[in-house]
Amino acid sequence: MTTGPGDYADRVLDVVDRIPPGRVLTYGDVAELLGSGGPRQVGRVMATDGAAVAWWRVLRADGRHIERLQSRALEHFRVEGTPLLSGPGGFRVDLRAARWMPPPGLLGTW
DNA sequence: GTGCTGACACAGG
DNA sequence: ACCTGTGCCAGCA
Repeated sequence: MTTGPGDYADRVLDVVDRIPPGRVLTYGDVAELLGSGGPRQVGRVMATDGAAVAWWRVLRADGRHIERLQSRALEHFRVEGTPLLSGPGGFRVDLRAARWMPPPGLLGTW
């Protein structure tokens, strides 16, 4: 089928949309889930269209966002009860506990 | 066409 | 925990 340029962004947003509250994925996870593109591509999509979805549920591999978004993400995490770890630079998401394991077969529908 | 930039990841020091 | 360099790929000037 026609794989238009806009499809990638749509698929990224679609995945992000499925992340349950209190759970998270890294940019790399999303890219691997899609089977195409890479962390930077996912990041680019989020920077452009992230406002339309729960952007805070997609974070860097170290469990943090870029400094500019940290404070805003924290509010969401507190509300959703996302597992957090306190650290020197502030906080970071406990990826070991919060990383979302997508149910097998979920991607088969595409 | 060329080069810089970016909501990244990973290895080194 | 910090900073730096390298690999990655797409968008933009």
